[in-house]
Amino acid sequence: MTVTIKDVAKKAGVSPSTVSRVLSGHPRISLETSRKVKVIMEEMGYTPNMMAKSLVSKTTNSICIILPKPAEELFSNLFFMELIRGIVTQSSRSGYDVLISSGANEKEELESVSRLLKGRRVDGVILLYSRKDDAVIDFLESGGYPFVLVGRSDRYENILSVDNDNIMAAYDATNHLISMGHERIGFVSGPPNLIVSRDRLEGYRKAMEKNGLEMRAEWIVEGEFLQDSGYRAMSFFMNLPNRPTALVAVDDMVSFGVLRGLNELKYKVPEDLAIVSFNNIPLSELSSPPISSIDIGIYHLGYTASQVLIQSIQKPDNHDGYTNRFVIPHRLIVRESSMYSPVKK
Amino acid sequence: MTVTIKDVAKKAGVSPSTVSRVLSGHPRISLETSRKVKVIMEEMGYTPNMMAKSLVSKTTNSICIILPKPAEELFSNLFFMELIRGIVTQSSRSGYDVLISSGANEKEELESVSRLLKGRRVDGVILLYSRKDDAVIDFLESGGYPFVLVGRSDRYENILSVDNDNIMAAYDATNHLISMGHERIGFVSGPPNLIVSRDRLEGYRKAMEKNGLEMRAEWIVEGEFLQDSGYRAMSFFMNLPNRPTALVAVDDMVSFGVLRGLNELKYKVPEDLAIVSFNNIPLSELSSPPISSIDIGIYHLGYTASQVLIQSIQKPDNHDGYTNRFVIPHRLIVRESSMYSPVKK
DNA sequence: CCTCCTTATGGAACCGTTTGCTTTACTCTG
DNA sequence: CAGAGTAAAGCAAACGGTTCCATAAGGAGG
Repeated sequence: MTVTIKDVAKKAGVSPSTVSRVLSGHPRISLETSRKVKVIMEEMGYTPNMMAKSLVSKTTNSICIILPKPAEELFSNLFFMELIRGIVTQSSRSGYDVLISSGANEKEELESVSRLLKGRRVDGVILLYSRKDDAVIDFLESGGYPFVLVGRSDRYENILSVDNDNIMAAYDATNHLISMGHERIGFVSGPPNLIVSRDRLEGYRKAMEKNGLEMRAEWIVEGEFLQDSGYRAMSFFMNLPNRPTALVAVDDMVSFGVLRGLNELKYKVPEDLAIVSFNNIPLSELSSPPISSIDIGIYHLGYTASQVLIQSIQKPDNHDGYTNRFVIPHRLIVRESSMYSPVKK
Repeated sequence: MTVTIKDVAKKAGVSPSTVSRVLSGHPRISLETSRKVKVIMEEMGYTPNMMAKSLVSKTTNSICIILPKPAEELFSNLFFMELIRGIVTQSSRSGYDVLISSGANEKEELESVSRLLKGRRVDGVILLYSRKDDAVIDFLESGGYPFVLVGRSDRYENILSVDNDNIMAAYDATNHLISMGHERIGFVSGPPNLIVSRDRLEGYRKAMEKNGLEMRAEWIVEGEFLQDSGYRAMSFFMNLPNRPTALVAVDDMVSFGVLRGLNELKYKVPEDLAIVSFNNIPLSELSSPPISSIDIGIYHLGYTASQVLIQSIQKPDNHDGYTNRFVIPHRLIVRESSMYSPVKK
């Protein structure tokens, strides 16, 4: 049988309350008793029952990650795994356990979250996406449950969120190309309904504008976060009369598509087309040539999300109402794909 | 305040026990009462408190995944994420929640597992690795806790595990090359202390032997599950006087390295060297040329692990002592990298 | 020397469920 | 019509902790 607090108490010749107090470091316990009890706990191999603890304390010391449903793609998987690592590491340091949940659809997701939170199985939630409207967010907000969003939502202004400054990141990426001497720079964007696509596009625009460079509509192509989009964008760009000498792609996968296409057509990177993209997945440095990429600090994103959430769980009142958006720094990793200055005409 | 079973009972004019029985579908509750109570539960937005439930039932309806510590590599991340998806999906179908845990080192891992299991926070554990000796496994076994291993351990014969038949998989891969007409086939192995490396090597051996093909020691190279190993193996093979016309690589990443090397030296795949590898990561079909690979059904591996574990939790006695190793089928995905029959001399 | 604190501990209620044992009120049977 | 049998629901004791309140012992102050 499992050894309980009562067993320890009996053996130590004290009351259960005393044992409990020893456990929680209560000030009014004599050193002598404390030592004695601790020895006996060790001897008997006592481990506190978390359920009983949770029942009375109304706190579980665990949080929950909501995993989006489909996310079959390569990057999503890498992204989520890295994020999870960050979350789990930090949570574990703060003494929290992490639960993973996902549902086949939004309704299931909502049910699951509701069950976990109302059923007092977790203390808070990390949401790993930024959909535009969201029943789950509504539920969390109206229920007053602690949660943080990884990503950004423009509909909900004052909720806790952890994100990159994608506008700035794209600005930096574009600027890097400009500083290498490029003037005709293309942009391969992602789905326009994603905030990240829009932000990165805006950053590109800003950089071009700031530097007084021409911006042609035909230099901006919309796509997915997939190789194919890159492949298609590439062939479109390369057939343009006055084609770009460089491009910024919203995602490394897109770059791979571009690379593959250019390779087939015997173009050279970065001489014929310089490339910078985002996310810096492990493969970026392994392709030929290695791709310059903006590292968005995924692990750090997760780590911070956990920190923010747990903080908000422990002192819900501490929220100042201002700093609810946490920005994780990005950094540009320059590799071969952009190490070339075009010859000026 | 949260609404409890007592609140519902009071409002419905019945006793808490009756409400509880309605909840669990007890046979001796009249239809009338049952309906009435259900309506009131709905009205009041009642959600059972899992902690209280767990406390009395001594069961948590949740399992825990132990994530290995470093696993910085690309494949590991893809592998784990896919596995987690499988586990989470199946667990959720069985009404179980999934906890993720990891520790910085084996000691921390053990502490964590011990706390979770002895503290009654989870009912069972899925181990995602197959180290040779393992304090965690020892703890789980001696404590009689339900757990399953993803992977194979040869030291522990009678524990539940879910795995591929890597010997057969390698046999199939090799056989495929043989049936295409190859006779000189190389093998790039992984670290020799990993069971998966040894199994795959053995499968290769078996296939060669069975077909009466010559096996030269120089055709077998040891490496890591990394591009670099492939790159090095490639240059070694290609410099051999009577070089292989095909090779089997333990991992797709290795193939990528081989591919990169061959590309640099202007060799053609599959004409100069045909390639088959393992794991069928999403990138395999995107490289040029796409790589033939053995799909090991990672998602399925996770799905089954969860199934087996939950089964073992629910009826621990049902274990027949024979079928404790569950084998997930693999399948060969033939792509361009092996679609070529060498010209016989 | 008695009262009043202070300090260390014990007692008991409670957290929200489940469940074995009763109790109650019928219905059936001989 | 009495006794047995049965269906439906209630009572109360757990489950393993925490914590408020009470208590006992010892020391200080008057």
